[in-house]
Amino acid sequence: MTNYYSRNTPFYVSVDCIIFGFNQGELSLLLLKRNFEPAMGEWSLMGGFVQKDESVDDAAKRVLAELTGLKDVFMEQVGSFGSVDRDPGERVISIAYYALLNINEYDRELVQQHNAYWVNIHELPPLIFDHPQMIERARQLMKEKASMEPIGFNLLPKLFTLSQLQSLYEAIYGDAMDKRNFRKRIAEMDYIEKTDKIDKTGSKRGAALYKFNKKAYRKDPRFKL
Amino acid sequence: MTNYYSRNTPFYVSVDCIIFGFNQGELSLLLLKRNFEPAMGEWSLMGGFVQKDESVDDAAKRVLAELTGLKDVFMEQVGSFGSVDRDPGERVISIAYYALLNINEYDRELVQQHNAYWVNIHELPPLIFDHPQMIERARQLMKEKASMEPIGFNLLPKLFTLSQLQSLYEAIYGDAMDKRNFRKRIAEMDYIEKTDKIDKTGSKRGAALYKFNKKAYRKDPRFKL
DNA sequence: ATATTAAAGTGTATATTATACACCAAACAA
DNA sequence: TTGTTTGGTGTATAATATACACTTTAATAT
Repeated sequence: MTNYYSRNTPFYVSVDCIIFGFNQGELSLLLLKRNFEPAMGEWSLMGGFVQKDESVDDAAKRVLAELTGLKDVFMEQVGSFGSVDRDPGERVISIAYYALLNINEYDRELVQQHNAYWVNIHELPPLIFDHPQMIERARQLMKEKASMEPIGFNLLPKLFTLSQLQSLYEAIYGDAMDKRNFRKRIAEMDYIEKTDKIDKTGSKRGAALYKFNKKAYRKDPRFKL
Repeated sequence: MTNYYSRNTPFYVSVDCIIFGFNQGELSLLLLKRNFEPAMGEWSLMGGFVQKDESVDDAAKRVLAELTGLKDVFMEQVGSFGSVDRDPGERVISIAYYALLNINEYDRELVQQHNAYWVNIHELPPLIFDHPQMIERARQLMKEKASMEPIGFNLLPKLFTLSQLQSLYEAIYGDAMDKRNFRKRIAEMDYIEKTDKIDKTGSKRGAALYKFNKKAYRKDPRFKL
């Protein structure tokens, strides 16, 4: 009966992370300019192999933390990528995850050590293996999810202006929204709360800062942003 | 550099299929009452191990065909399940797929050999491992997908009545729809075509048979069924 | 032949939601 | 004080979603 398993071939299993950040109205991905073999010098996603004693989800968290120093980051599985020749070095089945993080809060030193850079999502370099397809699926999935649940806030600082929020969603969806209609919808979401703080950096006049109240949010059947 | 791979642990990788069927207003799953070890006698999804020379997607197709004899079935990946102890026998990482098929068109002999049965989705028996979670995710995903793209037709015969179509979508969403509103929406979808054939089995009066014209369908931005 | 039955088929009015659209306010810089 | 830049606000119209009930048809039973 141990034969039930052992007559099959085992595979290396890796995880790859599509790490989204948002800055100045643009989405970016944190990518490695690989300073190690294989494919040294080429661009790739941050990845790593699943280890014996960890779940695949934990492997993804670990790999993200190795690069950014961050734990408790919003992550979601994109799916498995299992073509026979996707990695020319060896047969490796990879499971992609996307992560959303606030671009101001990662460990810069670790990122530097890994030779990683934030790259504007519209100016991606050629990437190794099937990483472009992983990114494509992650973007699609993130977009769908963001329209149904308030995950976008993971990309923003705790306090943000409505202009920042709008430009985030414009970046996610890839098209412009009407300011008044946008703010009307926000006003109906009582878990997006106005604070008495003012942001003076983005404009002369200053803009009210808002926060997302996670506790007040409970699976709004009509989120729609 | 081969060391880059070989210092890691390889894993058995399997695929599991959540096979949906539709009959008499009810969704069912094709489940195995296992006539083989491990977990002989218990209920499970149909699964199998990924082989050396096949992609993960191909493994899922193969496993589905082993049970049903069917190729070219609508299948979509649900995701990876990678907890350390999900399979108590060995560490196995499994990738779940769901399939939609017309319940009249599978190979009954193969199904019998595997000791598989169609089980009403509301009367599922206890299942091994994390198969219940796989099913839960598959149902959720199928529901979302079905509302955005016309995948439901895979569960119906080529010709179907509007009552059948409505009861299918009621089964998918788990609640009742208004007949006139439903038919109004269908009338707007010009890729759902009325034929001149009549179904006499479902009612005394007889109901017009419709067909789905795949070619006429092109990513309707507002599918919404 | 007539009545009964069961599912098929059909339209309108109302409510909700989405969209289009333009100006004034505040603060700073020149 | 004038110009410049971003913040902030409301209303009218269109589109979409929902609620709702009776007639038609043909087979079956009387």
